[in-house]
Amino acid sequence: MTTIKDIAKKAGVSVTTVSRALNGYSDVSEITRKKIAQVAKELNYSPNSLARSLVMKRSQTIGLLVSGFTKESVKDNFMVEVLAGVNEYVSGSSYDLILFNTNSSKQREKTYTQLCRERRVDGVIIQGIRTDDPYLKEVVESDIPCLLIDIPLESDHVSHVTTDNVLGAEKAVKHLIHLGHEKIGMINGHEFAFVSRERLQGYQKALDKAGLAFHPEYIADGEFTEEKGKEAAFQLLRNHPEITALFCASDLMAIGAMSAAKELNRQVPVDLSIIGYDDILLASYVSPKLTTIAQNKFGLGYEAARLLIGLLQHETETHRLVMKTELMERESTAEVKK
Amino acid sequence: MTTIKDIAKKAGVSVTTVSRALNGYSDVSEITRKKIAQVAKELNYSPNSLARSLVMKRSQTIGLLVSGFTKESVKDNFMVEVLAGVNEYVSGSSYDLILFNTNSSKQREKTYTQLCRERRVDGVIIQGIRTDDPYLKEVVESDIPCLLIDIPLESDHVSHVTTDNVLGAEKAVKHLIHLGHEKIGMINGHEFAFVSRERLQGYQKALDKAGLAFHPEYIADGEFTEEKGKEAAFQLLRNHPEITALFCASDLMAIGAMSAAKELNRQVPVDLSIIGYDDILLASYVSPKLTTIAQNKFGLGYEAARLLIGLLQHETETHRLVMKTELMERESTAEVKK
DNA sequence: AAATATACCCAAAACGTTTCGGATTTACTT
DNA sequence: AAGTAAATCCGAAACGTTTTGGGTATATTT
Repeated sequence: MTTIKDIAKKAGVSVTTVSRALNGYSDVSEITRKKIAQVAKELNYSPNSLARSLVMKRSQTIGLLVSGFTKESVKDNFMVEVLAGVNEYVSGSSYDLILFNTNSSKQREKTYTQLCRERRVDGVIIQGIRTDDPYLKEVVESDIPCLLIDIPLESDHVSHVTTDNVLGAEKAVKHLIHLGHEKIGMINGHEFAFVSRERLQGYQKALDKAGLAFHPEYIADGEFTEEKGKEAAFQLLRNHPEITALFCASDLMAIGAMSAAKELNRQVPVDLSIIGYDDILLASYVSPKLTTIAQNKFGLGYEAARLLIGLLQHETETHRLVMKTELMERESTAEVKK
Repeated sequence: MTTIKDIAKKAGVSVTTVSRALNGYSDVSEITRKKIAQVAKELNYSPNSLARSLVMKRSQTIGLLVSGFTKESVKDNFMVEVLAGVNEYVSGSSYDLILFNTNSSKQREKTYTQLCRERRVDGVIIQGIRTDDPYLKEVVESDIPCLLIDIPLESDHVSHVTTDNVLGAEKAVKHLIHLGHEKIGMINGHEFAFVSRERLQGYQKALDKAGLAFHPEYIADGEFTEEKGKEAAFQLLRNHPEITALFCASDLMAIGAMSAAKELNRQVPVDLSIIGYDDILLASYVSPKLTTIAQNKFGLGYEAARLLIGLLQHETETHRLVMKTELMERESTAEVKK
């Protein structure tokens, strides 16, 4: 593997000059620059980024921490789309992406900070972390520039991008109310997700504004999974048959709720309206097609990468970005039966 | 950021000893080892992998080259599942994954080998590359250990994992023949995909064995996309209305074909049988549910990582792995109408 | 003609590790 | 008591870059 020294020797100059020539500094004459470039090509040189990073103290890599990127998570393409967005922006930059796998076994033996500091990543993007994850505390305490997706923390070195979950949930519930629904259940994620808290707020807000009573017993947690969402729907619909509409905090849970409804012989949307959240791919393919609150998942990732890299290069100062949501009216919601 | 030197100073030993102590060498006494470990913890030390890699000439990273990981590719979760498999195995190893983005613009300015050599990856996994991609030639010519997914090349430093595409396609077509179909069209990918060539062979083989004539005009390319698959189906069904069944080389194209059929008022499966390939998530969600040849995409990625890492660590010598496929009989195929 | 500016170049230190080839002490053999 | 073995330790070189703080000509100004 050829080095800068080999080039220096063959071109008859010092390594300093080679380095400066290849990096486009001005204090090297045009003819030696040409010469060096030619020799470099002849020897099929490629720089050793490790050596460079070592001395420059910047690795030009950003770490990507996705928790739970497993066989099962493929169904929920939320994470995948975010990843695609991150990838898209990063690929246009001078950075590369390093994927950190934080399966639970590894987590115990290596902390978040260790992971990042060993690899000397310049910054890190974190997605899908729970608020009770030990890593989260570390983030705030460490000094590694960090961008959180869907966790609204902010400090000198931590920023975030998210969507307006309160408003999004409000839109969803408002839609149901417009259709005449008054007994509206909610299937939420879990208490350790910021988005769950916010979507709950939106739900309450919409009820409030419409002058409808808030029934805590109309709410059940579905852990963001299809299975648990189905169970939650079962529970809600059996204990409170008067419910005519369900607002689910994720599409996957909404799809679970749809199967529950089917098994309970409640036809969607005539006997029961269901609205989801996320607008995952499956939402347009299940039958009936799922009405949902769409978030720009790709954009979320894209903007996350953009924000972080902007900060790393001191080109920007923003630490926070909130994106819009959009109601996608499909076939799983309808006017309440009189 | 604390270094090995800081530890040495504080513990009153040489850097050599610190290094050897932390790496578990035997020629350091138990008491100094304890001492060093304690000091390391006090100073919150984490090793600099860049420095280590530089001297050891191994970076403990493997590169992942996925071409076309974009907004659109999310629908086709083939790649995503493979990625999940790779990720799963790698996360259990001591390696980390670095994602190389080869969008076309970057490709021109940086070659495949440069990408890998700059980052000094120990090996690389390549997925979704076309046979006419300039990168592919580079792989063979370079000396970087490389694992190809679905491209059956083999040499000193290149290995591959794939599925038995000939047999898989044969199974699909045989299934159609068993249902009584004789005029069977095929929507293939494109000529620059090994899998397309192999699936075509399987198609011909099945026809041969059944004593059915091979009609080249019953074949059209759909580029592996839903759009082009739909177009190909249109063309085939309009020009050859006698066709009663379609074998598609990917589920996405099969889904495209289903919409074409709908628009042409040919009801699946009674008027037209359609069988896909891959068994992507959507296959079970479209209506009617798609009969298809399932491949273990997650396993493909998992085994790819395993094979490569095994080779890197000289624990294995295998350069080739072929996985099985399975016929998933669903609702898009039926007996031919008499 | 002297002083100054400009253009071009370089030696050496630094980044944080690992490892080679001993060196020193202590314990064990003969 | 001398020699050998084992147990611990260490100095210095190496990995391949970038950068600092100059140096030496040549050209330009005064």
